[in-house]
Amino acid sequence: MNRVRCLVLNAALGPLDYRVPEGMTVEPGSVVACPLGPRTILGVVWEAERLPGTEVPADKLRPLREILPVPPLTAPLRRLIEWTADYYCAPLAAVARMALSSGGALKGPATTTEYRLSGGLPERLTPQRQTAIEALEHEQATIRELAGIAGVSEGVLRGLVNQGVLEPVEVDCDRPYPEARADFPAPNLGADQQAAADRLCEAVRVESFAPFLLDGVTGSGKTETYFEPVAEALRMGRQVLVLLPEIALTEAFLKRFEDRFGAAPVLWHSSLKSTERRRAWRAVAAGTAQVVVGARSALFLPFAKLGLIVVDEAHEVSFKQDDGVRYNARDVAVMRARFEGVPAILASATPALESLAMAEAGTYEKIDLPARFGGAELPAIATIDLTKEKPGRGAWLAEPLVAALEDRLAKGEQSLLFLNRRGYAPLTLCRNCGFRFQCPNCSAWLVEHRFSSRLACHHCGHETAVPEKCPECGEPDCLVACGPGVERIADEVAERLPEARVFVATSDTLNSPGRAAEFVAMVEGGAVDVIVGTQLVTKGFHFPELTLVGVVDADLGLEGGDLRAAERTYQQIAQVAGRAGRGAKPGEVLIQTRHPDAPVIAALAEGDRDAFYEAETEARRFAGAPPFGRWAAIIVSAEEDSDARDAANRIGRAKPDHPNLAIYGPAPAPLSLLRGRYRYRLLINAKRSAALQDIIRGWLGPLDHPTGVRVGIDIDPYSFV
DNA sequence: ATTTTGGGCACT
DNA sequence: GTGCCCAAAATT
Repeated sequence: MNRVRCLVLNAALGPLDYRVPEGMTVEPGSVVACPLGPRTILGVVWEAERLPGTEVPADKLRPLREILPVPPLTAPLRRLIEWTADYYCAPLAAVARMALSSGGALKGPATTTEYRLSGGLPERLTPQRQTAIEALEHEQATIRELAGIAGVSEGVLRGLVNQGVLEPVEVDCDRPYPEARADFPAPNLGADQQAAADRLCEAVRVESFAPFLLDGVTGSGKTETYFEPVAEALRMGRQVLVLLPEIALTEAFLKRFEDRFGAAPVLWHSSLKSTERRRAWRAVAAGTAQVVVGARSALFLPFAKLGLIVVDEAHEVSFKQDDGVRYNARDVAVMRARFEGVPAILASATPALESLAMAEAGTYEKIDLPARFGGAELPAIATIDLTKEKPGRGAWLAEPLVAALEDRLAKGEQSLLFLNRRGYAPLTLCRNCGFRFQCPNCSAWLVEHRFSSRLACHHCGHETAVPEKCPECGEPDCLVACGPGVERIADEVAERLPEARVFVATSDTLNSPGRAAEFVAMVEGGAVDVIVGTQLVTKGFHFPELTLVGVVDADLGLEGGDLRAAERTYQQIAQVAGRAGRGAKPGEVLIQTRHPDAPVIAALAEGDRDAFYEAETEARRFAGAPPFGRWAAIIVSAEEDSDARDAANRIGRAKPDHPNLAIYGPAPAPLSLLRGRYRYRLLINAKRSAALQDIIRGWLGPLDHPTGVRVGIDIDPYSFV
C-alpha cells in the first residue's frame, strides 16, 4: 500500500494520510491536490515521522488527485517551515501557505500562442500579404505584435494563419529575467570595504552556514560591500536573497544594484500583480532568478540553489510581521541560512541589541566599517532644549533650527526635517464642546490630512471628510487641530521661509516606485530646499547637497511604555542623522527635545554609540528583557468586548505557575479596540532557560474558546499596541 | 475551515 | 412524520 502523509493547507486540520494512485510518484516536498470531503485542498507531501498523527485504516484512504507542476519544496525549506511554526507557535499550515503564496505559479507555466512563418505560400498573394511575409522573416511574436512589426492589420495575419503560412508556437508567457553580471564594472571599494568584502566572499565560497553582522556607520558603503559576496555567489551559479525593510521605496537601492550588476534584480513584495508573482516564483523555483530583492515574505520562496542571504537594515522593526504568523524575518533569515548551509549577512548602522549580543558571544562574526566612504565626515550633532527655546503657539520649530534652515537656504544647500507623524494634526477637537474625532473601529484619534482634506485612522484605514460643523454641538468653524504632523511642519516652514521649496515625503506622497523616483530626481536636481519626512526618509537616500537634518520631536518615540522605545528612538535618529553631510560638505544635525539629558539623547548628541548600547544593555538586564530574558504576548480579541474579556480571564485563570516565568495580565491591550475588535493582552517575561513555547502550548492548547474569539501568540514581540 | 450529521423541538 | 435550527462531528 502506497500511503503518504500530507501537510494540508488548512490551519484547523492536522496531517492527513492519502493513497498514491497507480502511476503517480511523489516524494517529500511534492505539492499535491488532496481530496477533502467534497472539496480539493492543497497539500505538501511530508516525512511521516516528522508529522505525528494517528494511523488511519488503509480502506479510509482516498487517492491523491494530482501532483502540481512545480518542483517539490526542498528539505531545507521544509525544515524552515517546521522551525518557524514551532518557534512562533503558529500552525504548520499557516507557515506552509507562505511558501506556496503564488497560487498562479502552482498551476504551471502560463502559455501564450505566438506565430512564425512556416515557409509555405498563400493561395492568393495580395500586396498586404506580400508585405507581411517579407517583414516577418525570422520574427516570432503574438499576432498583435507581428501586425505592428509588419505594418499590416491583424486581419491580414489571421488570414495567413488560416492558410498555414503562419504557424502557431506555444510559448511560456513568463520571460526569463535579464542576467545579473557578477563582473559588470570593476567595483571601487575603500580599504575597509575591500577587507570586509574579501572575508564575506570567502565565506560564500565555503558553502556552509556562517552568520555575519556587518556593522558600518551610515554612509560607510555597506551596500557596495555586500554586493561583492553577492557577486561571488553569482560566479558560483548560486542564487541570492536580499531582504529589504521597505520594498516600496527601493528606487535608490535598485539604481545601485543595476550600476553594479548591469540588470535589475527579481523583486518580491506583497503588491506584485499575480502575473509578476507567478513569473518570479517560478523563476526562483527553477533557479533562474539569480538575485531576489524582497520584503520579509521572500524568505519562504522555494529557492533551488541558494548561496547567500543578506538582510539589509537588519535592525528595522518592519522585519517583524505583526499579523498572521508573527515572525521576525531577521531571525528566520538566519535560520534559513542555517538549514540551507549558506552564509547570512545582517547589515546595519544601528544593530539591534540582540544582534550585537550574538556577535559578542561569538555566535555571529562581526565585521566593522568604521569610516564613511570617500572620507566624508559624520555630521556634528547638537540638541535644542525645547524647555528653553520655546517655539511660539501653534509652532514647533525653535529659533535655532529656523536660523539653520535659513542659513542652508541662503547657501543653496538642502535640509531635512524629520517627524514620525503623517498628516497635518494627530487630533482634531471642537473648541465649543470639546468633542474629539475618534475612529469608530479603533481606540485612536482620527488624523487630519489637509492635502486630501480628510480625517483618517492610521490603524484601520477608516476615512471621512472633514465636516463643516461639529458633529456633536453643530457649531460651525469650531474645529481646531492639535499637535503637529509633517504637513503642518511643512506649512510652518513655508510661513517662516517663504522662498523655500518644501516637499512632504511620507507614505502618502511616495506611494509608488514612480513617485519615489520622481522625488529622488527632484532632490538630486536641486528642485527641493526642505524635505519634511517621516520614517520613510530615514534610510537609503544619498543626497550629497543635504547638509542639515532637524529632528522635530525626539521625545515622540519615548512615550507610551514600549519596551524597545529607547532603542528605536536611537536607531531612528541615528539613521536620519546619517542622511546629513554624505557628500563633500559637512553635515549638521539639530535634535529638538524636552529631555536633553535622557541617556538616548545625550548619547546621540555626543556621537557615543557605545555609551547608548551600554546603558540600554544594563536597562535590559535589569528588566529581564532581550537578550537577557524573553518576552511573549498573548492577544485575545473578539468583536464583543465581553467575549474577549471573558476569554482572556479564562486564560489568565489557567496560567501556569512556573519559577522561570512572570505572567502579567490580562489587561486591555494599549489599542483596546483595533479594526472593530476588542483586545486584551497577557505579557509573559521568561528567563532564557525557560522552554517558553512549550509552556505556552501546554497552557493554551487544552483551552477552548467560543467562535469569534481569536487568541494570538506573539513570541519576541516588537509592537506593544 | 467547511460540510455533514443528528438531536431537539414545533408543527401538522 | 416533516421541516427547521443549531451544535457536534468528521474531513485521511
